[in-house]
Amino acid sequence: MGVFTSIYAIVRKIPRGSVATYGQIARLAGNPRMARQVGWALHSNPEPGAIPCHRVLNRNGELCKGFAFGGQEAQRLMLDAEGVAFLPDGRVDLERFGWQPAPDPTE
DNA sequence: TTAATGACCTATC
DNA sequence: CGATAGGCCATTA
Repeated sequence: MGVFTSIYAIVRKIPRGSVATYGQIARLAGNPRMARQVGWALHSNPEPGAIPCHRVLNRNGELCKGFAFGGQEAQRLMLDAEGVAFLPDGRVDLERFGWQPAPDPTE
């Protein structure tokens, strides 16, 4: 128990069809420098099915090198199945599919 | 307790 | 633009 709980809570809130970056989650977790622990938390003890790790990308919007589920390849299919399009660069368009947290209830 | 590591990020050469 | 080095913070041994 520790930062994981916060990270899990945030990652779990990522809506389908959207993706978030480690830095983004880290910032929401409380510390913008916690980006490493974010990815580490997912690698250490994730909850398959409850935590959409595949929606968590690095700052470039690309998948990490040593992903778990079976490789970035499987992940790319998962995101594509959710409606997330990939750029020819092999990255996700964070400008369009980037998760925007803290939506104003006034709107 | 200290030392080492890590699914990262940023700056510099 | 591509690669290398350093820094940050939490977890594990």
